[in-house]
Amino acid sequence: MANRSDTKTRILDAAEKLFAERGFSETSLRLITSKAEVNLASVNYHFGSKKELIRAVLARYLDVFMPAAANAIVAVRQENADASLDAIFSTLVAPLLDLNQLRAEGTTTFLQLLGRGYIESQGHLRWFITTHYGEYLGLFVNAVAESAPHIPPAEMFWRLHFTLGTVVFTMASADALTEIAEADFGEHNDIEAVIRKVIPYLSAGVSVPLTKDVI
Amino acid sequence: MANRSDTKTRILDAAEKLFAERGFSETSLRLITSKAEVNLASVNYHFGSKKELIRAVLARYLDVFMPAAANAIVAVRQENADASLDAIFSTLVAPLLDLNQLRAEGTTTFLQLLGRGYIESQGHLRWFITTHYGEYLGLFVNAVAESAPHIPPAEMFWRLHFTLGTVVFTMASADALTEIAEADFGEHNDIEAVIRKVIPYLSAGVSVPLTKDVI
DNA sequence: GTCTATATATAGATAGAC
DNA sequence: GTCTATCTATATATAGAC
Repeated sequence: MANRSDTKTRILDAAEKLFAERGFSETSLRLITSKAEVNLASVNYHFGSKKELIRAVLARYLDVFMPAAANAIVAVRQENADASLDAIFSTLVAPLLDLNQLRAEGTTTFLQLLGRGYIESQGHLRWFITTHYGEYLGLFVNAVAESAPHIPPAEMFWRLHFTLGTVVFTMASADALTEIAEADFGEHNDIEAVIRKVIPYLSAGVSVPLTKDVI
Repeated sequence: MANRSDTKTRILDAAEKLFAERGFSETSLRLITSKAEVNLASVNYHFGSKKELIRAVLARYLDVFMPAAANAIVAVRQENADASLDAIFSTLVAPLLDLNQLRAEGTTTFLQLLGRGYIESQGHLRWFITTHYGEYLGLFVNAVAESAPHIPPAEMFWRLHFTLGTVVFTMASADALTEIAEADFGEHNDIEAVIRKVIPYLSAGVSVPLTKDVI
């Protein structure tokens, strides 16, 4: 079978596409295996359960993205110890776009999966991400915190979650939003354009002075 | 049956609580009817289907909130034609908190439902909201646009959706986030505190100058 | 309007032959 | 490793007695 990848990969490829488009709980194993043209029982043979398939799909991206993002952040801060918030966020653009070389539509798929993962799961994906990739997340949080030293930690906690929400929701709805923008404003946006639009929004929100500081 | 509201209301009350906590597709009619202590078949008798029950739950809040929010915005703009973005967003706080008088935990429940509605549904709730409450939404969009006249319409479209994402995600996760903030920072936040934290973040993001305008 | 009983569909998971 | 067949659970929805 020359032109046919192995069953495990076929399942992962079909699953990630469907999960990104429709969400996890709206995607049945039957739908995945029929798109992948493999037998239904092979999912449980290769992955054990649907939950573990979901984690495997996410891990395939996170294992590539997280180290790349961490390296990029370390590099930019070595060059410039006072890198701006905008610079920190912008550092993530290249690692994100590199995912397109991993797989077609890799960037969009990854961000949508991440969005779905944080929104949908009743905790098991949040837990999976924070325990398996916690050091990378910590590195990122530190970089942001030090770029906005006037924001106290508790406030920063909230603002980073606001940021997570913005990104996650935008990416989960990215397809719909680009379609509307095209229809209503004649704008043509790919995923990079959307990412570049959201960065100034995020930086401004994260670094805005506390209300009580404003006179 | 003195101390027992009618079946329809009992279903709505149980459903809104469960939908807000767990999401729509993770909440079965069986769970709703058992919490409401009514018969399973009564849902279909009173509402026809689960989809229509979901819409009824949302409508009960939107019919109260939307006119109140619209009035508040009209009022603040009559007082001050150049109301700031922060003032526009802050105008919504009172109508939101008034929902607590409608029902216990009304504000939280409403915002979480709204979040779930935009995130989960494959379009039917977005459609329901925009067609039934479109004029109110338009009024709000206009008020924001005129408070940030330096932002062109296409960009404003994106930023308002970023804002929607921030709010919706934050509110859907509000319970988890307040718990973490309590454990990690000893902070005690009710829903009003969270709303007041998010407003400066949103205003800053929506009104930040376009990158190309910055020299 | 409310109930029991059930129709119907679809899900995840597994046993056992090949 | 891959298949067919099936188990088991759970879902929405409805028919029909009361």
